[in-house]
Amino acid sequence: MSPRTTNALLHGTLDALILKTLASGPRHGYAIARFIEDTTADAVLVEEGSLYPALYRMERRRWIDAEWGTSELGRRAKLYRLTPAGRTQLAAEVASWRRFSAGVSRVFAT
Amino acid sequence: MSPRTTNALLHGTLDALILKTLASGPRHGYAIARFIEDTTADAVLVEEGSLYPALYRMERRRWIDAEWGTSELGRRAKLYRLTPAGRTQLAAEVASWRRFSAGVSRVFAT
DNA sequence: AGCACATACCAAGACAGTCTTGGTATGAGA
DNA sequence: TCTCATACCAAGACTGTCTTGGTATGTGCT
Repeated sequence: MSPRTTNALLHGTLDALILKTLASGPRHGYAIARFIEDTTADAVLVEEGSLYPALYRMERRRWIDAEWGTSELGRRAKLYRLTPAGRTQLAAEVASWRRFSAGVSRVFAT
Repeated sequence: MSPRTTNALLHGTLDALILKTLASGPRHGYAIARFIEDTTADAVLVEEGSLYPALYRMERRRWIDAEWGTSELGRRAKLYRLTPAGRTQLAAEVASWRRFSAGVSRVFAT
């Protein structure tokens, strides 16, 4: 169910992935994980033990806020929404990720 | 001299960057750091406190080996060299990085 | 009826890897 | 003399992901 090989690459990008996922509208945690894994064809796996701590962290930092509601299937779910600060943070993180990954690509292309 | 903002993105990619740097021939630690920072135009900064532990780790894992020699400037320097196992590891890490970063890009392109 | 599986959340501690800070030592150049 | 670049190293802090375990409900298959 989980990757045998721990994905160290995720470090530092999970926040941006979550923020980006929320940029198109509120979603609950489980749906965020599904969206990221679906979009990346499981190239990026989101373990629940990483997801929820990340959500709490970002809520503490006011990048997102949450309220209880119901999922599409009518279940109890906590819906997360991007705050203005979160949108700013998202832009910054995407920019620094592009810069970083371009750098890495350049080294690999050596 | 060092980044004010801790670069969490480096997590998991430093090994691959070092291995790739050594793929073109032996180099000493300081030169590895210079090469990566130069190649990435400082988009990827290699702190010495990250570099040397990474080198010891990879030496322990037999991905690289080391011997004392002299640098281009005639100073005492420990020269690291890629082992066959290291070359295999490099290929695997580059492949998984490409897969991962393609996934992240896909999410960001949403 | 029984059972597996998907949905949805959460907590606690393990763990890995980078960063901070401090140190050693030499040589070049102002 | 003093600073900066070169070159290495150690110890502990810190951050963030993973592992493992748990709660609870609904659906579908046999």
